[in-house]
Amino acid sequence: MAAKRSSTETRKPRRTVSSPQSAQQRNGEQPLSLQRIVATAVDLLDAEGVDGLTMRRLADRLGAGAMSLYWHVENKEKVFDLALDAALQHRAPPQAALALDWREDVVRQLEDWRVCMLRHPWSASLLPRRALGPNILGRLELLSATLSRAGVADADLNVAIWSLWNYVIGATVTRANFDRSDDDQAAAQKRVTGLNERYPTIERSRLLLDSDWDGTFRKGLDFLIGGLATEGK
Amino acid sequence: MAAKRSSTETRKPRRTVSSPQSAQQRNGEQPLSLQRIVATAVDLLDAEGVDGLTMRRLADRLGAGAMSLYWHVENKEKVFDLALDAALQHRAPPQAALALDWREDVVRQLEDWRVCMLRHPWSASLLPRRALGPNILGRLELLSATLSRAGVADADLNVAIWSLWNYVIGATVTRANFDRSDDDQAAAQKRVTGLNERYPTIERSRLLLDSDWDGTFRKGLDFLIGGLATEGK
DNA sequence: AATTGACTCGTACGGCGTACGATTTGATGA
DNA sequence: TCATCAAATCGTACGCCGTACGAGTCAATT
Repeated sequence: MAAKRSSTETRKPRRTVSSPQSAQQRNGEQPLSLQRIVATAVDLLDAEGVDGLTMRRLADRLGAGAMSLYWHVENKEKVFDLALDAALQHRAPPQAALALDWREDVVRQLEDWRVCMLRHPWSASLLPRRALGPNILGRLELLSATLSRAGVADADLNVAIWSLWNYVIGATVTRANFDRSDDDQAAAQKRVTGLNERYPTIERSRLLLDSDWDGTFRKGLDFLIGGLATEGK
Repeated sequence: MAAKRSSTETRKPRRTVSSPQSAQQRNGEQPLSLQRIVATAVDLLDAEGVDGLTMRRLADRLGAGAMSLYWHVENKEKVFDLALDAALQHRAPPQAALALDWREDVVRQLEDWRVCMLRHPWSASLLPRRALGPNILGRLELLSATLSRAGVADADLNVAIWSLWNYVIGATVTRANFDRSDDDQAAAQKRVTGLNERYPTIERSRLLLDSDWDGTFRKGLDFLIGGLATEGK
């Protein structure tokens, strides 16, 4: 009997290094592994969205039986957790060159964060229900260090970080949402114009139509950082 | 044959007023109605969370058969849409007394918004995938009008609104997430302290532990509004 | 040769959303 | 009074889901 269901601890497959072509080469398929599962899950999520990821489909893509996944992964929730954190991995070892101005650094970090999530739009809708994985924590650490090095007092650090976090998450969630089905935007604006006596200001400002998402993100972020900076006097 | 599946148009039950105790009083149950369905869905979501809402359970609570719901509602997605917007209904006709300072007004509006969503934590995880209902639009309109009246130029209005929206959504999503399972927070912090050479700043600032959510929300919001205000010079 | 432990997977179960069509009900007008 | 009809309800069934369970495979170890 295998040591299955070992409570919270995830099993690590410990394939011996000696035989490079050991098991399961009948289709030329590589053996299952957590890495391969997570990578394939990300692909599948990119292609089919949150609802498109099922254990059976994921297993199919891996050339495996559905139940085989459960040796490497506790349940479907865990797959989501791992995929989300994987999507937020830094492509390059981050900052390397810390820039001229700390503001510039912060903006760069957060823009990369945002781009990273928009590349995998499902991550925005997944994030509200997931835990913080090592990659997310890594980004928080990097941001904290940058602000701290810039002279933000420890007392103000948490407020600063959470404010920036809130802003980025909110912006990304919103953007990804509006992107997914552009009929949302159109439908909402139609509702607005249809009842323009109820929403006159929104209609006048064309809030839901003229969306320069990138520019708006950048400007709002500047406002927030400006507020943070003047706070320290 | 009934006029079912009439594309996008939702059917309105048109019970005649004449007989107050017409149909389906065998259990003393009121007849189904969109209102009753949505209200019960909100209750169910409050009690059981997003995964706890199924059409069968919802129908049970209403004393009806599962398929009866589909006369009033297109599909389960629509139930989510309606429940989300219902959760964001203003309790009282909003502002009434517009305050001394426009900043005070904005803060009040956004705090109410946040409280409203935290009262129904599922709304935070639902929001990323839903359309904007009339109540959400109403809140946006109110916010727009307040800023516009305060003298924000139309050109800057959209940036201001989206920035505030981003902030509120991000803060609420984050807060609701951390609330749901406090082991998230503990687990993440344990991972941090376990690997404190990797996350030294986070550990020092106790980012994940000393969370004065309300205070942080308020302070960060002040920063953002401060940034918005100085922008107009 | 026997044992063991890592790993794979077929079967089955309960629950889900909902298509479909039969049924009930109350109002209408002949 | 009774046939007709639209509004509304709901039982059955289908295909899909997550995953519990246990049997099967195979290399390494004894």
